[in-house]
Amino acid sequence: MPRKRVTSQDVAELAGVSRTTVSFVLNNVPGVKISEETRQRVLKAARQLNYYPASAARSLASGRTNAIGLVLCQSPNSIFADAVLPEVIRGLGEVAQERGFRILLQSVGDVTHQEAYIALVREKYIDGLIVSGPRSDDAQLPQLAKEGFPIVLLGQLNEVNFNFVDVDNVGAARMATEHLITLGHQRIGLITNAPLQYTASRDRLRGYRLALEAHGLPYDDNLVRYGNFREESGYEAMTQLLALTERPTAVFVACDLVAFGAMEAIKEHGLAIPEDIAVVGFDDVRLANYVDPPLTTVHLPAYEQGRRAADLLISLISGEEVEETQVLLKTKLVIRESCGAKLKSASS
Amino acid sequence: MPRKRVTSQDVAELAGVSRTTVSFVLNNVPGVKISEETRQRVLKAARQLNYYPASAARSLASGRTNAIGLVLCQSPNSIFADAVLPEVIRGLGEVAQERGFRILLQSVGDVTHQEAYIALVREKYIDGLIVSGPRSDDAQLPQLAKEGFPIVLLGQLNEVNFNFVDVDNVGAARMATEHLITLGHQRIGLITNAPLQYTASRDRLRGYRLALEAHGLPYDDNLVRYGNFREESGYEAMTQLLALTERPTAVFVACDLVAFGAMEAIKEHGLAIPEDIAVVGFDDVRLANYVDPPLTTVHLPAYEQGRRAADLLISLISGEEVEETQVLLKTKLVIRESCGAKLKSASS
DNA sequence: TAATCTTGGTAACGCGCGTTACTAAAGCGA
DNA sequence: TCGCTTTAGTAACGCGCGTTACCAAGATTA
Repeated sequence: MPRKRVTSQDVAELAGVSRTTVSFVLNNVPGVKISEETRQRVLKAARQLNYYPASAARSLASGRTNAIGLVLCQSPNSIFADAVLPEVIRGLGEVAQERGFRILLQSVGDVTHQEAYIALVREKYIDGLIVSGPRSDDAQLPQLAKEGFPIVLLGQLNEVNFNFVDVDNVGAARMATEHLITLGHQRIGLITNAPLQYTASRDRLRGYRLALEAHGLPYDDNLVRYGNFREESGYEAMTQLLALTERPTAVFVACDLVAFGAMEAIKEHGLAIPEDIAVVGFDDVRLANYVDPPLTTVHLPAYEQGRRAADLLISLISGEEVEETQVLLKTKLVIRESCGAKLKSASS
Repeated sequence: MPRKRVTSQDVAELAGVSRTTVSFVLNNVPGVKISEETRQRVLKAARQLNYYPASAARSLASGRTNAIGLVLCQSPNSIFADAVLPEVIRGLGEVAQERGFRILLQSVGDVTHQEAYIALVREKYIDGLIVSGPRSDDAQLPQLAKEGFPIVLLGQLNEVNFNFVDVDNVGAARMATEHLITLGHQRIGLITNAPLQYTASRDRLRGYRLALEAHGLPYDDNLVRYGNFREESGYEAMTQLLALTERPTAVFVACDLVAFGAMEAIKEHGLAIPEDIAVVGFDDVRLANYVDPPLTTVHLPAYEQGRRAADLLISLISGEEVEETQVLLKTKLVIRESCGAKLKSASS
């Protein structure tokens, strides 16, 4: 406990003005006239005393916290989270800093522990919420939204009319599948990233079906299996697909990690990728480039997602007019070797 | 704006007591006598009104924020961060929640942007700091430590006597190298994870040397190259090692991602892993298990690191007596196929 | 019975700031 | 000169809570 905290009162005294004036100057309050001279005097005094306003006092008085909550709902095992999260955070962090906001982190391991992030709101720690991996069985979220609390989802939820910034899963899955079709495949398997409770999973399935339809290919239930985020699920699903009497010549695996499991199964069966079975993944995990063969996959704009989400949320908090409150981000197909495109182009 | 915020005053009125009593009850203030009856009355009233204390008012009055800052200093490209961060956050988050603390996230992309996290402290957003990837050219950190502000590093810094929770890099590198020695290798290359400015890098080099010394093997400067976090650096470093007239029969690459680059170089040279060159990595990135061949590597206890760091910091904040303020966590060698151990045991 | 403790509680101050309502002085036209 | 606007600034309230100092009434002791 060295010396006492420097308060705006101290600054006021040093500058020879009232505390009110200090507040006006430091906050650049519009519509208040302060002579350039005193303004400089105040600024100088503040600098000289190394003054920092106390956040608690500030938010108590103003009713705003200048902080947003980032709630992580994904299960601890989701590789997707691992791959994307740091980038999302980077984007979020940048925008938050630019616009003068703090980020409060709350991981909700157990879904029953939702209480935790609700307290964040009720105790007025934050002005708005960004929810990553929202669950549809979360009853609190719609409630908050109904109260008018600013919320932006990283992902989607069809219950209420939520604001969100999400990846265009349908489009991405369609693009990936069509890529395989273009390469001449007719029997294309699908292994989802997760069970169909997850909207992302549903959407990718839909993209897959749309691609088939668009090209006049039949949809075959037998060719569709459900992954579970983890590699093992991919291994198992692929093993089942390989056991079919008429096995697919290509698979679209809607999650890189699951795809790695699938690739292992294929190799263990003595089949070659992409010669015997072509594989396309989803997520563009950093290491998709380092498996054998390098995985063709859908790249997710995680960094931009973070930026957009923060920007949208802060605009909502600030009461700005926002035109687009539901954002779908375009993805990019990164073509490597597992799909066989390079083979094709070389031989053709 | 529905109804007004519920304050402790409201609770007091409903319970028919004073606000002071409400505060005493809800905070469980020790050494204050409250009859069981009124205590229940207060609790019931609070529940009934769905009362949540306002964090700002609370911290303004108490001088504590019950929040800790998590500062991320790593460069955006560090795969290490990608791999480890989510786990660290999970550990941090759990302990923070258990002990009633919030986590404020601050990514410091640019090192010159240090100002950002300093403000976090000065503006009294947080009671303590956890710094991931601390830089030795950060002048602010020692300053804060000198002022007695509670800080825990995820990593190490030799300047000041910082508290830290880190991985035992020396021991881990030694273990990895000795594993290769045990397998019969005499010429073992080293590719570091990063330039030697990084303490982690220095420590791993030291572990490597200790292992050699302990087994009477000479240290050869030619066998040591410096990685740079990224895969390309591994590719390049390995290419150089392969160009040596007497090339190594094994390499210890002190970072998985760099190791992937190295493996690519080896394969491109038409050499087999581990038959021609054995490889051991570091970090146990999730996908180390999915490259070809699966990479033997050092597993980092990221989750535990997060937990320990949070626990230590909160103890410091709370003024508890802490016995161990500098923690080195033991690592584990995960033996897969790139080191050749399984080959050996099969043939022997 | 008077003096002393204990029990169970309260009044009131202050944390540091934003903000509203007000004012004194200066400028300005008639 | 007087009244009116503009300029530059201030006094004072309240945000919601923790906490200290104090107090009344019953229980206990001398």
